[in-house]
Amino acid sequence: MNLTFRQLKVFDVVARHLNYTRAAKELHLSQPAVSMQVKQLEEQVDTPLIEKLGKKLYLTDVGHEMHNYARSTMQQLIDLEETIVQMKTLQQGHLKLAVASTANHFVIRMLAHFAKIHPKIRISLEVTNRSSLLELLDKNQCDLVIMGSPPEGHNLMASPFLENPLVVVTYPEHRLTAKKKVSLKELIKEEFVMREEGSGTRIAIERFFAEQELEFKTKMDMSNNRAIKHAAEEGLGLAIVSMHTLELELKAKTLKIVNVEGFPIYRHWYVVQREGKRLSPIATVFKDYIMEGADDVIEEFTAPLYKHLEQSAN
Amino acid sequence: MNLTFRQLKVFDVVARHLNYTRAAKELHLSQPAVSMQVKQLEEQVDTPLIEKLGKKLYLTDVGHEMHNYARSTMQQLIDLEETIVQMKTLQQGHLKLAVASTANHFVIRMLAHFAKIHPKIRISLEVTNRSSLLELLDKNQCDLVIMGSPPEGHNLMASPFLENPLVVVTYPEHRLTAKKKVSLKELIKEEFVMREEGSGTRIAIERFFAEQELEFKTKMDMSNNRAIKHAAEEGLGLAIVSMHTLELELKAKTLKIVNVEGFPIYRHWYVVQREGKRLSPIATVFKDYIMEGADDVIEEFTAPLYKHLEQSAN
DNA sequence: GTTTATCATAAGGTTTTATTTATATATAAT
DNA sequence: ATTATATATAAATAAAACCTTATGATAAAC
Repeated sequence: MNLTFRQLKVFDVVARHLNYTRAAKELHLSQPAVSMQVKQLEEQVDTPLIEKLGKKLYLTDVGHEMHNYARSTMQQLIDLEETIVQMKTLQQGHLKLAVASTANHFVIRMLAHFAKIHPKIRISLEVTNRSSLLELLDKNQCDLVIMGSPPEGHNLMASPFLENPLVVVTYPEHRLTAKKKVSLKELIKEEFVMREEGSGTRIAIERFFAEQELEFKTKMDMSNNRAIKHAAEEGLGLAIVSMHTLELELKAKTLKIVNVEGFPIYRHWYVVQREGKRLSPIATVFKDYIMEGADDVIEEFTAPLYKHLEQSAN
Repeated sequence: MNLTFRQLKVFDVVARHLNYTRAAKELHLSQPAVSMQVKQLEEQVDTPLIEKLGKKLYLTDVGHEMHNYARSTMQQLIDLEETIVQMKTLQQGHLKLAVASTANHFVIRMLAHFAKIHPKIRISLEVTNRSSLLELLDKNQCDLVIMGSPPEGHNLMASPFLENPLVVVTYPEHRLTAKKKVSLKELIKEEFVMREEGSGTRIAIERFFAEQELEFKTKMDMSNNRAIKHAAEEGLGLAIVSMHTLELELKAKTLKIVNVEGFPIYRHWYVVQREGKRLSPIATVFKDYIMEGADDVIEEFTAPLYKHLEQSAN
C-alpha cells in the first residue's frame, strides 16, 4: 500500500463535503483532478471509499476508516510542525549539560538565571568527573560540557569564558593565614591535600610547580572536592582549589585563603563541545549566554570571592 | 510541508540503523538513494534530522520527533490496513453455522434472506443433533450454533432470540383435535412418540411434566424429528414438537395442533458461541442480523403458524 | 422532455520523484 | 601515510504523479 499525503488531503476534503465539485473549489483544482485522487486512493486499498447513490455521495465503512486515518495523520503532522517550530524558536527544547564537579556550584547559579529566561526549556545537568565528561562528549550524549582544562586533540572545541583562580586555603587559625605574603619556598614545606592525578586541577597545579622547578608534598589525594576542603578544615594539609568552590566556606569562615607568591594561579573555565557538532538551537543560545550574557550573574557570584582574596593580602 | 510516506519509511530505517549503507541494504536501494530521501525530508522541515559526528550518525532532537511521528503514522497505517482487510472479508468471508435439526427449517429461511443481503459471503450450514453441535463448538469448527436448550457451564454464551412454542400434534381425525380444551389429565392417558432422551426437546418436555407432577407414556422414541411427525400422522401416538417445524404439515393438514391446557410450552431458540471467541466480522454481522435485523423474515414465517395455534383453540 | 447539476472517463502534457552509476570527500584504522 | 569504509554530490533517466481540457453519462429538477 503506497498512499500519498496528497491523496489523504484531497480525500479529507471530499469526505467533508461529500461533493467533488465543491471539494475541487476548496482545493483550487479541477473536479476531475479530485476524482482521480480519490480513485487512486481507492485503488491503493482496493476498495471503494465513496459510494454514489442517486446523486448523493456517501462514505462506505472503509471510507469512514480512511477518513479517520487521514484526519488523524494530518493532525499529527500539524502537531509535529508546531513542535518543530517551537523547538526552533526556543519555546521548547532540551538542553543537555554536563559539568565538572568543581564547576557545579557556579554553573547552577547561571542555570537558575537561564531557566528563568527560558521557562519552557527542559534542562538536564550531569555533574561528574573529568573522564566521564569526555565520554559523554564522545558518545554525543550531551550538548555542552563545562570543565576546567579540556584535553587537546580529542576533536573537541573548547571556549574559555571565565577565569578560574586557584587559591591555597587552610583553616583560619593556621599560622600562614596571618602572613601578608608567603613565598613559594615556604609553601612547599607544607603538606598538601590534592585532587587525584589526572584531574584538571591537579594537572594545572603540577604544571605550575614544574615551571617554578619546585616540588610539593602530597599528604593525601582524593577525587572529591568537598572532601578536600573538609580535610583542609581539619588541618590535614593545605589545599589548592578553585576559588569558585569556596563560596560557602569563606562566608562561614571555616577556610581562609593564604596569600602565596604567584597565586592565584589563573586558569579558565571552558565550554566544550565536539568539533563539528551542530548545536541544537537551545544549546547555541546557552553557549552565547555563557560567553556573553551571563556577566551580571557571574559578577554577582565572583565579586564577594575576590573580596576575600583581597583581604588575604592585607 | 509536503512529506511523502516514502521519506518517512526510509527515514525510519535510517533512524533505526543510524547507518545509511545498512539502511540501503534493508531497503534494497543504493546508498545515495537513501541519503537523498533523508535529505529531502530535512528540506521539508528545514532542519537537520541527522547529524554526523566523525563517522557516526546521530538523530537530532527534531530527528527524534520526526522518528516518533514516522513510526506512529506507519503503525496507524498498518492498523488501518488490517481493519480494511477485516471489513473486506465481510464480502468474501465464510460464515460457518450449525443448527439443531429442529431449527433447520426456519434458519434456512433466515439464511436465504441474509445471503441476499451479503451476496459474496460463503455460507456453510451443518444440520445435526445436539451432541454434535456441542462438539463443533468445542472444536471451534463453527462460528455460531442455533439450538433450543444450550447446556450451562460449557464455556458457552447463549443468547435467546426467538420464542419456541412446543405444541402437541396428531393426525387431524384424532378425537382430541375436536375438543376446545384438553386437560393435562386427559392428555397423559394418551401414548406419545418422543424425541430421544437427552435431546433438547425431550428435556424440556420432561421438565414440564415433572413440574406438574405427572407422568407420560412413551410409545416410541426416535432421534429424527421428521420421523416423529410421520409417526404421529400414522397414529402411532401424540407428538410434542416445536411448532416451527410444522409449517408443511399444518399447511397440508396432515397434522393438527391439539389445544392442551398449559400448552404451548414456551422455550426459546438460542444463538450460541464459545465464550471468549472473537467472532469473525461476518459472524458478528450475522448474529446482529438474527438478534435484530431478521424480524421481518421471522414474522413472515411464524405468523401463519400462530394462526393454526389460534384455530386449535376454537 | 428538456435542462441542470454532478460525477466519470479519456487524452495529453508538464512537472516531480525515485533511483542508479560514477565520483568525490572525510574519517578511522592500520 | 595509506587504506578501508561510509557518506555526499552530480548527472542521467525512467517512471509516476498531477493537473488540465474536453466530453460522456446519469439522475433530479423543472
